[in-house]
Amino acid sequence: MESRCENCIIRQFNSLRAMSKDELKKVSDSKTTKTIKKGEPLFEEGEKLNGVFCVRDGVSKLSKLSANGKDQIVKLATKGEVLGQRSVIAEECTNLSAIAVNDMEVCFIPKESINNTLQSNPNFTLEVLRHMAHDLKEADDVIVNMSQKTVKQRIAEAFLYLKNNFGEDSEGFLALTLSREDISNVVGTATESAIRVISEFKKQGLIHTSGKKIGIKNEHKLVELVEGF
Amino acid sequence: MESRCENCIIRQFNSLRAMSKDELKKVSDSKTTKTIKKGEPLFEEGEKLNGVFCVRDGVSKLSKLSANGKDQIVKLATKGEVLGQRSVIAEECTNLSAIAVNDMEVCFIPKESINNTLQSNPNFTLEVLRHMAHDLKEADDVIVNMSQKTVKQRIAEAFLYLKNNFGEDSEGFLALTLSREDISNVVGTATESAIRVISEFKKQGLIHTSGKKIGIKNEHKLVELVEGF
DNA sequence: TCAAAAACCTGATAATTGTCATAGTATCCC
DNA sequence: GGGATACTATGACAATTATCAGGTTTTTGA
Repeated sequence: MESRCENCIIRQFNSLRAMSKDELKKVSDSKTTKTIKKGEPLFEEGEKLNGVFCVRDGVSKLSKLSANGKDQIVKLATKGEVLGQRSVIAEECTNLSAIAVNDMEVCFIPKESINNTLQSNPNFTLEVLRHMAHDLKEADDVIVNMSQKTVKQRIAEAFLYLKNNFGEDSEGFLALTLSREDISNVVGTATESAIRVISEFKKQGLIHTSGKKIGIKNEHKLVELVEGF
Repeated sequence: MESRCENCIIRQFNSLRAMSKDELKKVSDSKTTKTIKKGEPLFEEGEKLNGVFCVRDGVSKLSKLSANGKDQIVKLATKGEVLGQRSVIAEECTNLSAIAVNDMEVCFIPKESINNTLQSNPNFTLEVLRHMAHDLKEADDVIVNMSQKTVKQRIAEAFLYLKNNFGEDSEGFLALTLSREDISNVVGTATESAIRVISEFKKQGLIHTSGKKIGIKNEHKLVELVEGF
């Protein structure tokens, strides 16, 4: 599974594409590939990172523990995304934990390679900056959703998000299967509340389920619900 | 009130400090100074910005209109902060409106000066990146607070935030006075709910008020409340 | 200055959401 | 295979928060 960054297709999706050949070579020489099993952490809140993780396969949830003991999932990161950039750039401990939602394959890139390139290649820095600008915009949207939408609306939105970003399997179920608890941690509600809403959606024919798998049956109605009828 | 960026102290607080003298000269030549009255917008959601705003005096609320017709205030920007960076960098329309909370004085810097420097001065780009990394971290914290804390906790936190970031006046009131509606838009709740909580805090001796002015009486208790006792 | 408008406040009530308890179901691991 | 463990599900109830309706006070502007 080991391979060279220069040839890695994943790179197309993230800021690393702005690196020069020489820079990529250095990154490739210093990187290590890791396999993370479902449920295991890439890193945990408060840790000091000495590099970033480039996701080659699988999905990671980025979450933060709140005072009441519940995790809030802030983002789901998939193939092509780079994790830990923020702490490396700001030279701070991470404010988030990254835990594998399913089995993952990631490349660990030591911060030195990143920092050197940040200081010497303005194109790369600008590319990272653009990505972060995008993330910040998304974060703002999440803030608004969290505070202004009902649990029902947030769950409906979460399902649409999962469909748009991770797609569906051959049987029409959402390709990324989250536990009910993870779903409740994404939308910021009690697990029981999330389960209740899911049951209700099922009764209303908006979704269908099979075990923990969830399939969208009436996307239009879900969209309407999110918009507020 | 017109002055040269090279001599502007405000600059010390934002990314502009990473600019070279030549770059600053160009910025200074192209900038215009504007006065914005309380309640007037610097820019509105969906607008295309052709520059950024450097706040010299006053405070602006950055907000987003949600589907239910209520504004959510995402951030309060004060002296030294640069607004509109994100849209200029990502070359997108703004996702937020910026409205003056009190009378403001701002410098408008056309995007060309910014973009040129971004492409040629890695130090500047890196500085902007660091700022944005910081903003993103704060946004994550807000997400967690919004979804996991009660209205009481969020209001208590808002008061502490106002004290720490804007200070108090000579009589012990918070220096930045927000309307009850603005407070409710910061914490994401109904105005009546916010008012009720404020009345309760007053009864409990946590704060005192005079008109719309609010003063913190028992900071310790407020902190405890935020932490969850 | 005075009337209109806006902002503030409170009560009553309804809707939403959380908590606790309990039971069924799936999953894991030896 | 079977028992322990985790996850899903639902009911009953309590707490939180929103909404509506009405007042009062403050601010604004002609």
